[in-house]
Amino acid sequence: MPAGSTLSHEIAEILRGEILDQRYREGDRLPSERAMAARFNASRGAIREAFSQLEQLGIIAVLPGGARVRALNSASISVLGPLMARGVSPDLVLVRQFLQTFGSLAAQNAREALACADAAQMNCIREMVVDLDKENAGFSVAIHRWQRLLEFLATTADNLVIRLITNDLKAQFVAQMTALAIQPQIDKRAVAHSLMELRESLPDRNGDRAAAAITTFFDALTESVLDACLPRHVPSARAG
Amino acid sequence: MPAGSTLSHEIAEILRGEILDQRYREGDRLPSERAMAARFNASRGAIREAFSQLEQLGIIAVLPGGARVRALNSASISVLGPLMARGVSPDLVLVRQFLQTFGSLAAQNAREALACADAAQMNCIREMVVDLDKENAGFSVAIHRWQRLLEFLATTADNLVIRLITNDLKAQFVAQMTALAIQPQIDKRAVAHSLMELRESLPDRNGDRAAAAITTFFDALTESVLDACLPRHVPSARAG
DNA sequence: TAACCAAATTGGTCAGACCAAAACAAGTGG
DNA sequence: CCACTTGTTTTGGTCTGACCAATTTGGTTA
Repeated sequence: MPAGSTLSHEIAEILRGEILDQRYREGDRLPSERAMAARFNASRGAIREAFSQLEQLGIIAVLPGGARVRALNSASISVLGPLMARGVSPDLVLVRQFLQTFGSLAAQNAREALACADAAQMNCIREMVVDLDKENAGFSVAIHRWQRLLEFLATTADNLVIRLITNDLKAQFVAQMTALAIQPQIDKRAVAHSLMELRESLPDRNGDRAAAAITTFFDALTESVLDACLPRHVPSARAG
Repeated sequence: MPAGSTLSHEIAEILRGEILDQRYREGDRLPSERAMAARFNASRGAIREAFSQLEQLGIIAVLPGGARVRALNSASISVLGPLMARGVSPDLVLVRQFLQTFGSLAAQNAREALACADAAQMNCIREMVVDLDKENAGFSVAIHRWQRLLEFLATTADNLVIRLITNDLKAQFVAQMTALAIQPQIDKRAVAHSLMELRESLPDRNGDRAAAAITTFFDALTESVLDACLPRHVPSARAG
């Protein structure tokens, strides 16, 4: 990942933040490249590279006459991470939307996986589901196994479109979540139920049922993550 | 949209095509910026801007020592359009994945829309569904009304994550589809059925049922589009 | 063979310059 | 007073040539 290592990346990062913070409103023309070069004490080339990145992000349109701020709705997915991290705590609405969307795509993966898996892959899926159902370890262990299952379903479904989308989503989301070191208390009853649904969907390859199970799981996950994101009255660490 | 208007965009477009065509394999180092400048008879600055675009596309990683080709799996959604348009006819597998993914997201929109719509919005949805059910016009008219309904559901759900994803998807997909002037013959029975499901999901705001209806519609749409993409009068595997 | 070091290469940045197109301001005609 | 045209300024797009730091590379040494 290109971190803020180079000057142009740093400048792009700063400008991106200012734009997402509405310091420039939609349709506004932002200062010229030369003015920016003066402001950041950089060369115009560096500014142009930064602008190019922002243009690829879809938050500005640079055209002869000046660079203009575009509507947030027309941006690329990659703004979601920065957008979520704008404030002190992540935007809960966005977190919810994130998880729900991710869940939908995972469900679609499950549907397609069950439709096209060969015998060996079906066996793998069965094993992983059973494995998930067996022990009920802590959140981090459980979520890791879920990730493995979802990853396997994605590999089996082999849907490039979903793959690319979830790449972007993950890149935006997990960075924020890991930065917060969230430890959600997930509803074990709900998870157990979706696991059962999932397991029962396997024998007759009921893709819709598997998808529903995944959706249920993500609903529970969403609630628990949102709950964990809520500000505690306890200042330091959460109890439990 | 930044067309291939500027030199750096044109160069980026050419290189993008070559990379997607596997002219450089994953992990390979591309020719240096200076070599590229010589090849395209352009300045290094123009090449750098082109490289920057490809880097944002996620298909190359440019770092000191050289620019390297990244795995397709780690690319951004925006490669899908070019990827789909590589050959003479669009990659049917990709088209299918595209529509199925789009359908999943639309279904999620429907689920959320029914969960959070106010009375006026529910009325609008009801009207649009009834409207869709009434006359059975040609494909282009029908698809236009569906688009309006889906757009309204998206607006009602107000899920920014899905919005941004579908922005990208649409930008990649419709460009290809309109270029082909496809006129699918959609299965009217299936559509009517999903419309009925959709209508019946409204009174008790059954989001899951509405989502299933949307999924059904997209399944039918997918089949018809794929059928329309197939070379004519070739009695291949699929009949009907 | 393995570790090591120096030269060539590469990306990152800077400076100054030119061009065409767009934006702007001023003047003109209705 | 408004609409239109004109000329100046600004802006982005590109070029040239240069320097630095880091990597790569290839030859040398232990």
